[in-house]
Amino acid sequence: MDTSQLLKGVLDLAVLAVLRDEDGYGYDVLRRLRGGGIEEVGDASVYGTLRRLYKAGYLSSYVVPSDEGPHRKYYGLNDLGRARLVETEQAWRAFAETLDGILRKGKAA
Amino acid sequence: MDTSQLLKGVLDLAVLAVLRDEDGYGYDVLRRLRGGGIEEVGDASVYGTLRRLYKAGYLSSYVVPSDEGPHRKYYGLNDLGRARLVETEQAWRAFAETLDGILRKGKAA
DNA sequence: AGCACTATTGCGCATTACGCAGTACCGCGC
DNA sequence: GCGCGGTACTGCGTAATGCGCAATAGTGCT
Repeated sequence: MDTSQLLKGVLDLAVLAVLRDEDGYGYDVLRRLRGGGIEEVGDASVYGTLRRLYKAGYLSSYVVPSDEGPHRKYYGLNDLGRARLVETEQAWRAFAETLDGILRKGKAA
Repeated sequence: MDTSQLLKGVLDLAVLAVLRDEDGYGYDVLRRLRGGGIEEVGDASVYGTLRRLYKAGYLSSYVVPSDEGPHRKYYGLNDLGRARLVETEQAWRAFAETLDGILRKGKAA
């Protein structure tokens, strides 16, 4: 049940996806992912991914002070990020289909 | 296009799947995977995965001398391996569906 | 004051796929 | 018979990435 290994290489995609329609800060992205069904994701993984994607130039970032707690570092998709999202999503779908083909092969035997 | 990261945690599943109907040796498993569409997989990854799965108790193994080359180390699924295959496949499908849900969310907006 | 929740950062670790070198065995052409 | 390409496996070191845990810090409740 090591879901963590399935996440590898896909967390980027998931994070980009939940930021597609609205900017979000780390803790919020974490909640969106968990709310979306990826319950097991660790907080450090999300923060790490956000920093990595930002460093890679896919995200813009700005800090907003909050009334109800510490400051929040918001992230949002820029053009590169949107292109990356499309690209990664396609790669994912193609790969999923390939694997599905392998899984089905001979299953009727 | 870093497909290698998508492979993480899924190569186990793919290897178990191609061994489902027939035992195979490393080099052969490699060809089955590539033939199945995972072209980019490295040989060392496959050999490593086979060893890992064997060590974990999912595979049985026997060596067969070959007329046309070096000996071949065959691997086959045992009961634990078959159970693992079912389990991993379910985990994969569930996860793929979850991710799909996240990708679709808000896409109509 | 202490605790829980929100929010972020950093460190070190485990897993795992990969490249590359090395070993070895075969058959073919020269 | 010697090298060469294809078959077949092993081992080593590396890179990517998700995770646990500790630390920091602000807010509000008791």
